[in-house]
Amino acid sequence: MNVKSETRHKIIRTASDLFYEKGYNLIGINEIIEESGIAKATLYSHFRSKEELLLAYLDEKDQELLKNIRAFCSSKSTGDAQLIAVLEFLIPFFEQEDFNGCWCIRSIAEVPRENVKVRTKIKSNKQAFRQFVLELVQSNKPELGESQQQQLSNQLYLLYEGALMESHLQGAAWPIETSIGLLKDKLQGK
Amino acid sequence: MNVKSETRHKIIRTASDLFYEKGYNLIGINEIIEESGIAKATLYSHFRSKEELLLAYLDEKDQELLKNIRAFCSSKSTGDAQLIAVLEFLIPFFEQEDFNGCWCIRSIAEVPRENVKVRTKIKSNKQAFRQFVLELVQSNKPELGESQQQQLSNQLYLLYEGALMESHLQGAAWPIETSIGLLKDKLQGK
Amino acid sequence: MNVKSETRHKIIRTASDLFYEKGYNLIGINEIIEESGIAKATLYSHFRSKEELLLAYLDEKDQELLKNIRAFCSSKSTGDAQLIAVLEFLIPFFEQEDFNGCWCIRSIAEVPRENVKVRTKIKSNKQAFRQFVLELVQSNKPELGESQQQQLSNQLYLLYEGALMESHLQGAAWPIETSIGLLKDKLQGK
Amino acid sequence: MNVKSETRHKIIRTASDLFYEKGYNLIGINEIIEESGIAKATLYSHFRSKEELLLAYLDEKDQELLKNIRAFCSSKSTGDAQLIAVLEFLIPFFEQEDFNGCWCIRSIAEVPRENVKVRTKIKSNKQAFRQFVLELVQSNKPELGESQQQQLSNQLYLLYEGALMESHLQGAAWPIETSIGLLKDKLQGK
DNA sequence: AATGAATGAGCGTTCATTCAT
DNA sequence: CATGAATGAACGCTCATTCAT
Repeated sequence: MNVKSETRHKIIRTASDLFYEKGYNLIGINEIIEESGIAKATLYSHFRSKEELLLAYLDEKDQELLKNIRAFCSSKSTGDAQLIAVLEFLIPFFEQEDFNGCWCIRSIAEVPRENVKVRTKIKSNKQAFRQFVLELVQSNKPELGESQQQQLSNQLYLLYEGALMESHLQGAAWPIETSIGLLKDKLQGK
Repeated sequence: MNVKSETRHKIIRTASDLFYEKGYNLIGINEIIEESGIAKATLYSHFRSKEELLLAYLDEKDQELLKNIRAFCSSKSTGDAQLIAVLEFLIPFFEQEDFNGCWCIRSIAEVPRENVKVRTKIKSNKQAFRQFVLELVQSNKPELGESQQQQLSNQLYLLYEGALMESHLQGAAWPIETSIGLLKDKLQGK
Repeated sequence: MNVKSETRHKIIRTASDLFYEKGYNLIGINEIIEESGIAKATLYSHFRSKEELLLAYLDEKDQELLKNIRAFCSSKSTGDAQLIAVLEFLIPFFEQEDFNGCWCIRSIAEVPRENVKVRTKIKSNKQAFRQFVLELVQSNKPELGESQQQQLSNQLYLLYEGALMESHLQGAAWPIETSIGLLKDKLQGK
Repeated sequence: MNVKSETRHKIIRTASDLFYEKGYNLIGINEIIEESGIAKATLYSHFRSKEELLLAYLDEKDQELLKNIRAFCSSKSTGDAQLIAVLEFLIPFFEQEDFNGCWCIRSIAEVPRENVKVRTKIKSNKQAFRQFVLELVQSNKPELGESQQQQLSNQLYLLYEGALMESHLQGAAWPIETSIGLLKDKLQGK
């Protein structure tokens, strides 16, 4: 990795941590450069604007998440266990010291409606996640019809999102457990 | 209602509309006073700070919501229908022209973690809503034990929150339908 | 004059002096507020942008100029003397300690071509000056036909502008004398 | 021409075009290197500072102008025609697509008074032009005394400068025609 | 009770220039 | 001889809040 990429990535990492911890609008460029130990103009030679940093942050976070949840689910035995794993994944996720909810949900509350770039980015991130869930359903529920797979996938996605958000809001793990309970009922009941 | 209260409420209404539409940090005091047609110092004679306005906005919104959803559920026949109504309520809610998701979720992303006042307010709002759901379950599912009532109530609350957030994020009603589907399965399956 | 207008005018005066002495792009907002002894936000409550200050400066300068040159020419006996006075006016003007050429010419070099507002302002200022010269010619040369008045007016304007600019560029009064000489030849030769 | 000079001249050409079109302060070093296709440090190995580029630009422009106007005037028959040619030269000059007035006048508005180097350069450019005009007068008006030659030369210079500036400011050719008219009157009237 | 002019701290961004390679 | 990543200082501008009236 060359010098430029290293600096660039250091900036993204710093910005990610700060944005995720404090929120996009509450973190100024000055805090980012101070934490990164770089000059302001250096930051702006790597990113055209603060908004571009936000996009990079959303990318970084989502790629890491997808990688981790894929690994987590793969480690479970195939079948219902892999579907339940999607929600179980949230338990260690929630327990991380720096857990602060969903970056997409939090970011979308911080940018104006007109900001198409950011909102498109967030939607495509969520779309990628839904695609992952759908494929997981297809792999583990091959016996279901396409429409039923789609429906189950949507339900699983919804339970994931609700559990993620509420565990953050309540500062407690019970929403994750509740989601898991609902899913298990669903899977066994049919 | 005296003059003071009238002015005060006009400010709250204006601020509520603007905060909900654009977001707390993206609306400045100037926009609020301009829209309200009052002087800056008048605003500060009614509210000590912008934060106090935020608290009033969260209060206003939640009181209205609780009133509406209570009325909506009461209009349904007792039993499962009233529980399902909690989620069905979201359909006209989502279809409102100015629908912009959950004010609590959006606001919590905009204030720093240290802001105890706002975060406490939001939690107590959500707590009140959970209490409403719990009481609705208790009324309509008297045959269940307390623990089962609590559990069902949590599930219903979770489905409500997930559907609300996701219908906003996706800009579509399907998450509401999916939630309703999940609930119906649950109610019938047992 | 109320408080607001006083502050406003103090800002314009300060900005005018600084812009005229150093140039628009070389003077920062910070220098203007420091010299004015006001806060930055105060300036921005009176002027939306630095560009608006530039427009006010161009206005201020031109109004003063027109007032002064009108008074100067009126003080001369009617006839050729009033026309020659247009150029003679430049002598004390040039000798002013803070003389720094034509603010319009200098400003137009400092704003991008796309800046329609400023360029329109400058053109309309110059147009007003040409109108003044034309009316002076009409008053003092009523025997000439309209077309000849127009032509003479253009020539006088051109000599004025050339003398003003070159006396500044050369740092000497000879261009003014040369212009006066040319005009006198012209007036006597016919 | 060796490699170094080639690069150097490419930079000057690019900078000249950009400075003349947009203005010295409105063009950044980055635009120059991007347009030139060279690296930033390469530019700084050829020119100590942006100011040195400005000096080279003023040089380049003036040398080209003197060469062109000399050729233009030489092409006319000797006598008054060559003097009038000085002003007639402005017509095709004005009509050039990239015409943007006098680089000296525009540049002097962009550098601080203290900048002796640039101001000296501009004055010496203008002095060289005045010398050219004087020699043209001496060649074509040998019958005049030295003082009268000097005076006529100054008048011609003034008309040239006024016409150049005003044709730019007004975006019209009439100031050139007016100048020519004044000059012809002058030459014929005596 | 209500005003609106004034504030200080901070914002995101750009600049000409330098230095290690 | 040429590079491009990095810099510190300054830019124009906005914010929530206060104070004299």
